[in-house]
This record gives sequence, C-alpha cells and structure tokens, in this order.
Amino acid sequence: MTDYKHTLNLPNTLFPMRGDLAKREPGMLADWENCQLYQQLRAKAQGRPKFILHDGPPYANGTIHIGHAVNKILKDIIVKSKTLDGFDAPYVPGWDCHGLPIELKVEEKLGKAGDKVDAFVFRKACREYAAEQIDLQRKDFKRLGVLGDWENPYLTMDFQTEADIVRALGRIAANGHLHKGAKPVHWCTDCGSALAEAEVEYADKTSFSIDVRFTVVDEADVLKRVPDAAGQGDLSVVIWTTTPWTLPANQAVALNPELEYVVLQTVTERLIVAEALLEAVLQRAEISEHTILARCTGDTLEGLLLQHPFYARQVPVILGDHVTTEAGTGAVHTAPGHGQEDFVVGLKYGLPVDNPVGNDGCFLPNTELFAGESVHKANPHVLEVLTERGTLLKADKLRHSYPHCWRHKTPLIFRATPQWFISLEQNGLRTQAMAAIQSVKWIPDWGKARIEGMVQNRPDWCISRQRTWGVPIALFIHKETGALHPQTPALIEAVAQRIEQHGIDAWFSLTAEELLGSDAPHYDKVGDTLDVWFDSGVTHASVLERRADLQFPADVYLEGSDQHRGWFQSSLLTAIGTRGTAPYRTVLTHGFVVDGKGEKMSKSKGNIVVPQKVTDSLGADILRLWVASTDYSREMSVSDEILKRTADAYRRIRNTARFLLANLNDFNPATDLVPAAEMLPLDRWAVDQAAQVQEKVLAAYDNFHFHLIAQEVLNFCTVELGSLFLDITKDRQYTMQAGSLGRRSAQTAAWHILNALVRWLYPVLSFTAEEIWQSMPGEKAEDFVLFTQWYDGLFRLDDTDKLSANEWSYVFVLRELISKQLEAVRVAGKIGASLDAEVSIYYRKLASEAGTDSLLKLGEELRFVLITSGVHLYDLAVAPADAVEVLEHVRVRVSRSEHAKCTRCWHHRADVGSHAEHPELCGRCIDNIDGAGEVRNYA
RNA sequence: GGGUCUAUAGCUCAGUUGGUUAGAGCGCACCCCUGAUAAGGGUGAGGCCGGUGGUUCGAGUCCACCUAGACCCA
Repeated sequence: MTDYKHTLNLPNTLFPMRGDLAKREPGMLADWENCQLYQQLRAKAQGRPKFILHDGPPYANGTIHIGHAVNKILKDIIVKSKTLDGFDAPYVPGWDCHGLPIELKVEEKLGKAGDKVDAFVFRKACREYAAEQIDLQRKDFKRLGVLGDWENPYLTMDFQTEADIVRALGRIAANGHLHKGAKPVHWCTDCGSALAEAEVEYADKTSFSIDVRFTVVDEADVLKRVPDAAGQGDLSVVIWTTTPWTLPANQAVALNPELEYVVLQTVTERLIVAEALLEAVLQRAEISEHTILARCTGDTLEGLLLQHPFYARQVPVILGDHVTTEAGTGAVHTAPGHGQEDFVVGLKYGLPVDNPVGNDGCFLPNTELFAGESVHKANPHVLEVLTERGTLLKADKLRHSYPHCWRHKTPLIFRATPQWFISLEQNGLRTQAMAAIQSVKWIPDWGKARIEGMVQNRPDWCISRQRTWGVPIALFIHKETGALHPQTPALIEAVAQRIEQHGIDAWFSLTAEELLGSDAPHYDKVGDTLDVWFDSGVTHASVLERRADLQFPADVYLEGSDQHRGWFQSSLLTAIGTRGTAPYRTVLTHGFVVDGKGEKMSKSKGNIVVPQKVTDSLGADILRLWVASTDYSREMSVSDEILKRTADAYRRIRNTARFLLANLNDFNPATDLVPAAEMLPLDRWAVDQAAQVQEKVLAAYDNFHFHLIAQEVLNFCTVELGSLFLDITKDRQYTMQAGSLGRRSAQTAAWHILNALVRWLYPVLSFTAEEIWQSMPGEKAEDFVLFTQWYDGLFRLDDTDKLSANEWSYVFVLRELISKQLEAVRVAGKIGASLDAEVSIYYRKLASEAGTDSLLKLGEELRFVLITSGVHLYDLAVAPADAVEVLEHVRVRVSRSEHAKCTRCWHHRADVGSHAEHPELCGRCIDNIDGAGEVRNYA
C-alpha cells in the first residue's frame, strides 16, 4: 500500500494540548511585568473615553481567601472587557490600612500603646505590619492574573491619603453633618477605656437579680386606658434587672407594644407584668394570693408616667420590640447611658443619655446617694435604698454569661461616652442619600431595596474610636461650650498639610499652641481616631479625585453583598456629605462563596477552598473560568467536583483553539485570506455563527452577565465548531491542494473565528488567550490581545448567499436525523466510521418547506456535509420499504458502501482503482495530487 | 426575631409578558474513529422545576405559607 499521508495537509502546531497552567502562568506573569504591560496599555489607551472601576480596599491583614479572589477576578474581567470595548479603563488596587485588627496583631508583639509602648513607636509598627501584609496579598492577587497598577496602589495609610481623609472630615463638618454626642460602649474600669467587640470575652458571673416597683404616678391615667384596673393599694409596673447600679441612670420603662400585660391584685397592692411571665414572677416574688383585674397590650400604656424607685423623678413608659418574654417581667428598665438597646430606643423617644459613672467606674460626685462609689460595689447599697423606699419587690442572685475584659478578666460595664457622629438628620443627609440612591443603577436590582432599607433605618454614624492606629479626628473643641473652633476649616487644612508631610503622627505630636496660639488654653484637642470605614468611605475623594488617572464619580463599584452596609454605604454617605453626589453610577454586587451544598465554608466543616491551592494545581485560568461560569448575583458554589467540571470545559475550549491553530499552520493572512464574497457557503455560515455568538458575548459583557459568556463560548466550541464546521471541513483542510480556494476558504473562516474567539476569551482566560495570540500566524498589529479591540472581521449571511441561514439549519436538522440512522447501522455492526456508509434520501418538496431546495443545491457535496461516502437524492415515490421516515415527506436509507476505500481521503468511491498510477486513490484525490485540483462550491 | 435574597437534571446554567411531551453544555453509559490522539465524532439514559396550599381553562413562571441555605441586623 502506497503511503499518501505526506500528500495531505495535516494539522500541525506547537501550541500544547495541555495547559500546564500552574507551571506556565508564573512565567507569563513575569514577562508581562518585565515589559510593563499595564503601563504600556495606559499609554496606548490614552485619550480614549474613561471607564473607572474603583477598587474597594481589602483590609491589610491575613492571606487572601476565595472571596477576595472572586472579587478581584470579577473586577479584572470588567476592566479587561471594557478595554477591549475601546475604553481607557485603569485599575488602581487599594488597601485599607488602619484600624483595630492590625492594632491587635501589633499588640500581641509589643503590648498596648501608651501602656508598654509609646504610641508613636506603636503606630510605626502598625505601619510596618500593614506594609508586610500588603506585600503578601499583592503577590497572591497578581498570581490570579489580575492586571493593575500594583506597584502604585492606593493605601489609606499613605500620608497624602491620610491628609485627604482629614480634609474630607472637614468638609463634612463644614456641611453641618458632624455632631458630638454620647453612646454606650463596653467599658473596662481597670483599663479605664472602651473596648472593641474583639476585646470582649464572655464568662459566667453571679449577679444580683432584682424585681423593682415603678409606681404609677396618676392612677386615673391608667383607669382611662384600662378601666378594669381599679383595685386596692399602689399600682406599679414591675421591672427586673441584673444590674442594680444602673438604676440611678434610669430614664424609662419599656414594654413590648404587642405583648399582653396583666394588672394583678395581691393582698396589698396592684402590679403590672407580662402575662407570659406572670407565673415566673409570682413564684419568684412568692406571691401566693392574687387575682387578675385586667389585661391590656403594651401599647395602651405608652407615655404613662411612673415614679423612679428612689429619685424624685418621673419616667415614661415607652415601647420597644426588643422587649421579650425570655426572662424578667416583660417590663424593661431603660438606662440609655448603660445599654445599647436602651440607647437606641432612647434616641427614638428623645430620652436623656444620663451617664453618672466616671472613667474609673465610680459614680460622679454629683450623683445623689451614690457619689464616689464603685459601681461594682454599689449594688448592695442600691438594694438597701430600694428596700428603704419600699420599691424592692424581690432580690435574688443569678449566674449567667456576662462580658468581661479579655485582659483583666473583670466584668465590663456599658457606659455612655462622648463620641463623634455623622448625623443623618441634622442637615438632611438621610434625605439626600435616599434621593441619590434613586440615581444609581443597582445590579442586581434588589441591591437598591437593600441599601434603601439600611439607609432609611440606620442610626447616626458613630465615627470616633478611642484608638491609636487611625486617622485623627483633627478637631479643636471649646473647653466649656464643646463647640468647634470657629476657624475649623482653616485649622483642618493646616493639619492636613502637616499630615501630608509626616503622616498622622503630625497630629498626635502637635500642640494646641502651635495652631491656636493664645486661644489654645480654651480648647481641647480631640484625641479620638476615625472609624476605618470612614477611611475607605472617602476614597472617592482621596483616590478618585486625587489621582490623575482616575476621576469622580466612578462608573462602577463592585463588592460582596455585605458591603451594602459597609463600603457602598460609607462611600455614599461621605460623598453626599462632602459634595452632594453619589460616588458611583453603577453598583454591582456579588454573592458569597459557599460549598457544593450551598453552605458557608468553615474550618470545622472542612469545606474551605483555598485560591492559592487552586492556582498551584489547576491554574489561575481555571479559577477565573469558575468565577466567570458562576452566576455571581447569588451564592457562588465551589467544590472539587465543580472545579473539575470547570477544568473539563477549559480543556474543550483550549483544544478547539489548538485545532484552529493547527489548521492555520501554513496560513498567511496577508496573502491567503479569501475575500468574504468568495468564501464557500459553509465557511460563510461558520463565520455567521461566530458573528451571532459575538453579539451575545458582547451583550453579556456589557450587562456583566459573564456566566452566559462561558456557556455560549463552550457551546459554540462544542456544537457549531466541534460537531459541524471543524469536523466537516477536515476533508477540505487535509485533502485539497494547500493553496486551493476550498482550503483557503476554510482557513479564512478558522482565522476569523480564532480572532474573535481569542478576544472573547481574554477577559476571562487571560493567560490562555495570550498564549493563543502568540501562536497565531501572520504579522500581528499588536503584541498583546489586550492592546486590540473586539474583532470586526466577522459578517452575517445575507440574501445574496447561495445557501441561506434557513437552508443551512434545515441541512443540519436533517444531518442530525441521518446520524441517528447511521448510529443504528453502526450498532448493528455494518459500519464503523460514517465514511463506510452511503445515504439515500427520498423526499418531496413541500410548499411550506423551503429547506429541501438546499439538498438539490448541495447535490454531490452533501456527502461532505454528512461525512459519508455518498449521498443519493430520489423522489419520495420510489422509496423502498426499509427507508425510514425522519421528517414529513423525507425518508432515509443508510447502507454500507459497496465501493473500495480511497487510502488517501478514506471515502469509498466507485472510481477507486480506475487510475493505473494510483490504483488506491479516488478520482478527486488524483486530481488533488497530480492535477489542477478539486473544486468545491459549497462545503 | 427583622430586612434583602436564593432553590430547574450528578455539575454549571437557559427558560421571553403564565400556554403544546421543561432546554443546553459538561459529566455519565454505550458505540465509532485512530490523519485534533492524555484528543475527536455519534447515540442514549438522567428533572413530580425545594415542599404544601391557592389564583387560573392552563403555573417552573403569579400569590400565601413552610423547609433549607446566604448576607446584613437584632
């Protein structure tokens, strides 16, 4: 048998089948960094319209987890797709650098600031720690293939940024949104300071447990509301508390508006308690005889005045949903200075925030009855006083879980301390913010309802922290009046300029005299630092406005759904508070990453997927493809199986690109490209299909629906390319003369498709797309995919085509039906490859079915479309009995070809053996190797 | 407990304004090829559309409740 293999144009490429991504990607990253890809791109994109995606800064502590990876990859996909869209889309990553978690880390090494170590030394250590963490995180982010200005990111601890944060605070103050108030915080009397949530630990403690009478001032008022309450003796609402020392600060008694309360007649008096807790109260207070006089819901008693149990003060009944029937009496002693819930409900009712307790945990000198006593020791005295006044119903003890200082192990107290707030009401911030929300596009659209609800209901924003590692609240307040210095705007600017030079230390080392001169003795320098949410919230000013490559407002903010409460909101409030405009046009939200079962990842469940492990085994492109395939608007599931499926999809896409490249091995687009009008109909059809996919892909990028892209592209590779175009054109690619129109036409289609495909892929599979790009034949106009824009060489089929889109789809429907028949014959053992078969089609043209015309047009070339050795067309009337009806008026009969197989093209043909020199070849093969070459008209 | 969401084949996703036997790709099973070969082609089996009620001539699609899960609060 003669070997004709060398006469074929077989596919050939150096592009490897396997990605080996974990090995190859780091090298590509190094190349990109060496050639300064990001900087080159900026130069190229200069002058194009801007598209600004503003990075929400991750906190500079700890290694990155899968959630970080998702966030950065999504951002990268957007930035890159917008770049291919023709925008100048810079990406400046940032980090959030101040705040408690870093302080805690540094405290572990150095001890507490101002205690074991000087605050300046401490801040220096924090700065160094944050810088180390940033380096670690940056390395991991870059490994994901995220392109950005990594060597020039924004850090909230940059001196310039710190200064701008102070300036933003100044603008908010100038616009009348700043307000000084008080708020209860966890307070350790041993530390003499407030504790953050992370510094609180819970332990058992034995407390007093007392029931106290709050006697009704005006019984007539009760009878008006609850007529049946008439009876004998005093009428009192009973409260229960485990912190008797907070009673001096009592300002109200809270009831649940919907709960049932009973008026109870005992032998000597009348008591009001929640019905659900009646039995418990009777038992506790050892009341054996009683009758129930009346019932009412809590809301009927709102505003009723009660007598404070030992002060000459009357306090109102108020309502709150926080009152439950879990314990107590259903009536809650409310001291806004000593409890978070009390504080919040107190705000609603305008109750005074009375705080009679000093830093040392002792009652202030002007506290009636208890002046100077330590709150921890004052409890028995309070009980004594209650007993004297006859207001103590019952005293007992209780062991329960109670917050303690993690360092001193002492029980904490809740204590109102002076704090700075951004007021939502004072100057209309809430109203303005609500209006601004309407002007922003929220994706998914429920994001709007979510943030609306939060902004509508949130309390004033407490921005002060009693901390060391933070941007100072750089204000001077009058010692007596507490008012801001009249020159505050100028002072803020003066401070900001110093911070620009020396960082936040400039404020802490500053003396009042330096700025205020002779005014200094009248003013206090505020020592609080800012909530870190303020730092990141004002990056629209400190970053977007400040950097020349960016601009305000951003086109997009993109973060996890937790940021409706966090960064989306802090950014909105500060932007409104400083300049009256939302900082973003569009806010995109992604869900959280969960495991394969849709459950949260946790150490105890052992279901954590670590991004570093994925990139080191499967590669970053697989992780990126997973991100792109997942609908990020809900929870994003990841598991080993899901990643495996993702890797499968990747291989299919990669191999499709590889085969396209392999078929373009000898193709020079400069000389071999066939004009669209001269291309064969099948090849025009393939380009038309690609054009349709491109339409969908670009729309999906535009709408940020990346998971549709992944599906669309994979489908295209599998169906239109793998099953149809590539399979069918193999014959032409391999057997026709290298430079023939038939072959160049197929290559031209492959060329157009590959050019489009490589760009569709780039935003997601950046490494692989770039690898493909480097392997593409011909002179490239650009060194990198990223420097190009979407491919514009695709075209649609039109009326002038020899075979219309409808005709092609009829052909392919019929092809599918015939391949079922081929399979039946194959399973029966009569054929193996489809080229062993010949197909007879018996049909009648229907007026309603124009598609049948395509059969006649394709004629002899139908066999190439069906990849069989012969196709014969007959009138339906002559169909034999064993022809199977596959469509109305179409019957098909498949049989094994009786002809010899051409050893070159593998078709079974009658003319094999008719040529003396090439006895093993069919006629067209002989023409292709010795003659002028075969001509194809359709496929 | 409250707010905002989610729930379609083993996996990832489509299912237009409610309308014929619920789709795709992957995976799986089987067959073929060996000139894309740690590839490629073909055929096929997989869903009471989370559950229960309701509205409707008709519901995966609308409503209520329940279950499970996510985020943010309390």
